[in-house]
Amino acid sequence: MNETTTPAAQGAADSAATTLPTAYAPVEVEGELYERWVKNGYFTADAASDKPPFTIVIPPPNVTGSLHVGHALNQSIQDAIIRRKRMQGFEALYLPGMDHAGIATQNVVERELAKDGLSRHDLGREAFVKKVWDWKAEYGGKILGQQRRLGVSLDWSRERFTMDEGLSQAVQTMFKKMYDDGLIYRAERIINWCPRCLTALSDIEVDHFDEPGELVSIRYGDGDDSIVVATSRAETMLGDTAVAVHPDDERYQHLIGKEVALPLTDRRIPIIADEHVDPEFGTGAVKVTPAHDPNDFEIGRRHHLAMPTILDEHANITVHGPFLGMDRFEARPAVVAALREQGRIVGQKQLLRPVGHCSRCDTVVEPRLSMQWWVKVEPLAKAAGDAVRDGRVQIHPKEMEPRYFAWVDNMHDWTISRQLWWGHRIPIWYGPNDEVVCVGPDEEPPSEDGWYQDSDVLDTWFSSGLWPFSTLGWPEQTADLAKFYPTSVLHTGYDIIFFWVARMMMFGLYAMDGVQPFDKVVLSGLVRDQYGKKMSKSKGNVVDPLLWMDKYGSDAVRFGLLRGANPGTDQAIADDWIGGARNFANKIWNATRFAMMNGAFVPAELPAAEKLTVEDRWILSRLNEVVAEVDGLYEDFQFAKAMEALYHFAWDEVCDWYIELSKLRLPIGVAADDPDAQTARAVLGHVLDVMLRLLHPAVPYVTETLWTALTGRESIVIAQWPQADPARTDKAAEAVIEAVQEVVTEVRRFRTDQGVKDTQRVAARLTLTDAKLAGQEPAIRLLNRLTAPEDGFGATATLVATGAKVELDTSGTIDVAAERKRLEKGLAAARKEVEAATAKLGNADFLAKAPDAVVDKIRKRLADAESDIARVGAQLEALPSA
RNA sequence: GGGCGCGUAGCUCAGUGGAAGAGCACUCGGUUUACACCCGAGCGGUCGGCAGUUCGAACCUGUCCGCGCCCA
Repeated sequence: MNETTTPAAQGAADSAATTLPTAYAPVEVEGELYERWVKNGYFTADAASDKPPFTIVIPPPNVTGSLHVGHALNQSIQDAIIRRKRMQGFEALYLPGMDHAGIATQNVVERELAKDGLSRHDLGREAFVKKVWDWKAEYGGKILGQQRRLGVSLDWSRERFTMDEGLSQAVQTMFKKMYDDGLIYRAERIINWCPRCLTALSDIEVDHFDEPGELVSIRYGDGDDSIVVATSRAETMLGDTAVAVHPDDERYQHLIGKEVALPLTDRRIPIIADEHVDPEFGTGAVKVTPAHDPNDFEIGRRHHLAMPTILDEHANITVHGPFLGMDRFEARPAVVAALREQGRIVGQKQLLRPVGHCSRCDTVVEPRLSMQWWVKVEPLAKAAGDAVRDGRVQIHPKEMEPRYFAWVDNMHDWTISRQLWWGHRIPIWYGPNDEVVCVGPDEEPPSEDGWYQDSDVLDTWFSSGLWPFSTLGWPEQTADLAKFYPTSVLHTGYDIIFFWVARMMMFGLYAMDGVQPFDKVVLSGLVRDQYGKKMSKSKGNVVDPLLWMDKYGSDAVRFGLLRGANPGTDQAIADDWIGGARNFANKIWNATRFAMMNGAFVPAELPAAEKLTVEDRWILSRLNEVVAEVDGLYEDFQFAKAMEALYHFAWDEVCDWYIELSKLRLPIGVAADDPDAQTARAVLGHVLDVMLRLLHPAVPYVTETLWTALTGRESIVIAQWPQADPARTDKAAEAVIEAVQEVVTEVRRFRTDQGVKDTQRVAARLTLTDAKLAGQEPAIRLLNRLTAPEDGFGATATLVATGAKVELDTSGTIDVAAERKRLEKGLAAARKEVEAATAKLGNADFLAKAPDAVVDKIRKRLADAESDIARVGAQLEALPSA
C-alpha cells in the first residue's frame, strides 16, 4: 500500500483512460504481455538471491501431449500459488519441463513408420531412437506453447526434459545407488504384458474396466475322480499344471493328492490343497495356470509346479496341436467348442468381470511370466508414509491422507524394465560367464568380447520420480539444488496421487538423505462436464481449453476453473461458466475504466481520516477485510472461496455501491482540485490497486493491463502483495452503508412493484428515522432517483422502510393491490418469525441451556419482527381501500 | 467382495449444532457519468427417506435408498 504514482505516470494514465476500449479484448494483449514478462526476466529465479525460496516443479506433462482442461486447472492453481509468493517477496521458482513418455512416444513414431510399411526393427535401435528425437524436435512439446498461452509464470531458462543429458545422469546414478543398496533386483514374475506394445507394464499403467464375459465350467477327469473347475479364460487350460482345492473342503478330501487327466492334452495334473482357495467360490475347485495368472503363480510357487508358457509375446497360442498360432481371443471359443465335443462343458454363465487394459493403447493386457527388473518398494514406501505420518509433509486437504496411505502402505514391488527402445537404457552389462555388472555414470562399461548391455529401458516413471531434484541439478551439488530443494508445493489431481506423490516421495527421501522432495502436497479434483460426468473421448464430452481461450481469453479460463476449485473435490465446468468469468474480467475492466475517466489515481498515502466520507471508510474497511480473508484462503489453497470473495467484493460492493456512490462526488464537470472529489479519486484508485493485486495471481493478463494503466508503473507481476491493515476496520461505517442499502433496496422494490421506470425521477420527501442515516439523504436520493419535493408536492404513496419514511409523489394513483400483496407477504413472514421466536423464548430448557448470546439474538429477532409488524401494519392501514 | 466419498434451488456447488446461500438458468422492467460481457427487481428448496441424540439438526448417530471413485 505504499505504491505511488508520479505526476508523469498520472498523465500517462489519463491518456490511457481515454484510449481504453469499452470492452476487454484479451486475445489482443495476451501474447505481447507474456513475451514482455519473459523478456524482463520476471519468471527467472535467482539461486544467489537473499530472498527465501519458494519452489514448485510442474508435474511434467508428456512430450506427446497437448493441454487439456485438467492441465489448465492444475496450472492455473500452481501459477496462482507461485505468483502470490513472488509478490510476497519470495524467490519464486516454477520449473517447467516434460517427460519422454516411453510407450506413448514410441507408439507415435512407430505409427508414423507404419505408414511407410516399416517397423522399428527395419531401422534398428540407433536409427529408431534418432528418429524419435527428430520427431520430438519437430512435433513434440506442443503443450509448452499452450502453457505460455495460459500465462503461467514458468522459468523457461530452467526447462528440463527427462531424456536430457543431466537428467539421464541422474537416472543412471539413482539406478546404480539402488542396485548397490539391493533395492533393485531382477526376477522372473508375472507381469502385465501388452501384446501390442510388446512390453511389460507396471500396475498403474493398467486400467481396469468391467467387461462381459462367459464363465464356463469344465469337468476334468472322469467318473468318481472327476472335478469341475470354472474359468472365464478357457484357453489358459492348455497351460494348467494343477487343480487346487481348499485343504478343509470335505467335498474333495478323497481327491487331494490324486491326478486327473487334463482335457485336450496328454498331460495328467495333480489335485493339490492350498489355503488360498476360496471354497465358497464356484465349485470350490480352481484350475491353476501359473504362467498366466498372478494368483496361480503364487500357488505354483508354493507347490513347486511347472510353469509352462502357452502364449507368445503377441498372445498367440504356442502349444502344439489344433490351437497353435491362434490369437487368445480366437482360441477361447475354439477350446470351449473342443471341450463341448467331449462333453466336458457342464455349465456356461454370462458375467461382468474386470479386464485390464494397456493405458496407452487400450489392448487387453496379458499376465505373463517373464524376467524383469524390479524396485523393492517396501523400505522406500515406508519412508514415504512416515514422512506424512510424522508431519514433515502435509497433504492438503487432509481428507486425502487415507488415499495416500492406502497406496504407500500396500504397494507391490514395481516393474521398471520396459521392452522399448525409447528411454533410459538399463545400465546393466552381462558377461560371457553370466556376470552381471551395474555401471555408474562415471564408469566405463566392460568392453571385452562377450559383454553386452541389457536391451531394456526404464519405466518413464523412474526418471519422472526424480524430477523434484534431478531438474535442480542432482547428482551435482548445484546452487539451484541448495537453494530450491526441498520444493515447497507439489500440486496435482488426486487421481494420480500414486503416480506423482508416492514415486517422488520414495525417490526424494532416498536420494536426498531423508529430506522430503516437497513440504506440501496439494490435491485438486477432476474437471468434469457440465452434468458432472467424467470427460472421455468415447463420450465425446471433452472440452478443449484452447477454444475457450480463443473465445473468452486465458484469464476467463483460469478464473472459471479456479472459481470451481474446492480442495480435493471434482468440479463441473461448461462454456457458460467460462463466459461468466469473461464477464467478470470485463467488469473489472470497466470499473477501472470508469475510475480513470474520472481521474482516479493511486495515492502515496490515503487521505487523512477527517477527509474520508462514510462510504470511503466503509469500502476501506471492507477492502481490509477482503485482503485478510483472501490472503488466508490463498494460503490455505482454497481457490474457489478466494475467487468467490473477490468476485463478490469487486462486483457487488465496489461496482454496485461504491462506484455508484462516488458519482455523487464526481459529477461531470467537477473541478480537478475539488477536495472531496480528490479524496474519492484517491480512495477509488487505492481500492482498485489493491483489488487488482489480489486478483493478479488468478487473472494475470487483465490485471496487468489495468494496473499498469492505472498506476503507470512497470508491472503488477513484481508488485507487492497487499497486506491487511486492521486499523481500517470500521464497523460503524459498515452499519451505515448497510442501512443505506436497506432503504435504497426497499424503495427500488417499491418502484418496481409500482411499475415506475428506473429512469423516471420521482419527487419524494424523506424522513430519516434511523440516526445512522443522518447525512445520507443525498446518497439515497441519488441511488433511487428521487428529486426534492417542490411546490405542489403531494404524496401519493408512503413507504415506511426500516430506517426512513419515504413519501413519494408518483404523479398518479398507485397500484394498491400490488402494494397490498407485497406488504401482506412481508407481514406474514414477520408473524411467522414472531411465532418461532416466541416459542423458543417460552421454552424453559432453551433459556436454561442455550448460550446467552443465542438467547439474546432470538430476543432481538423477536423485537425486530414485532416492529416490522407494526411498521408494515401501519402502512397497510394507510393504503386506500381497493 | 473390501475401502473411501457424495446426495442442499432447474443445473453446478458452498454451507461442521443456533434465522437455508452463491453463480448460472428462469420471470418482469430498463438507452442511468464505466460496463447489454450491463443495470434494477423477483420467482424458486419438507437440505435423498426413516428413526434417534439434543432446548435446538442440512450439520452428530443408526438404518434404508440412489450415485460416484479406488482396490481385489
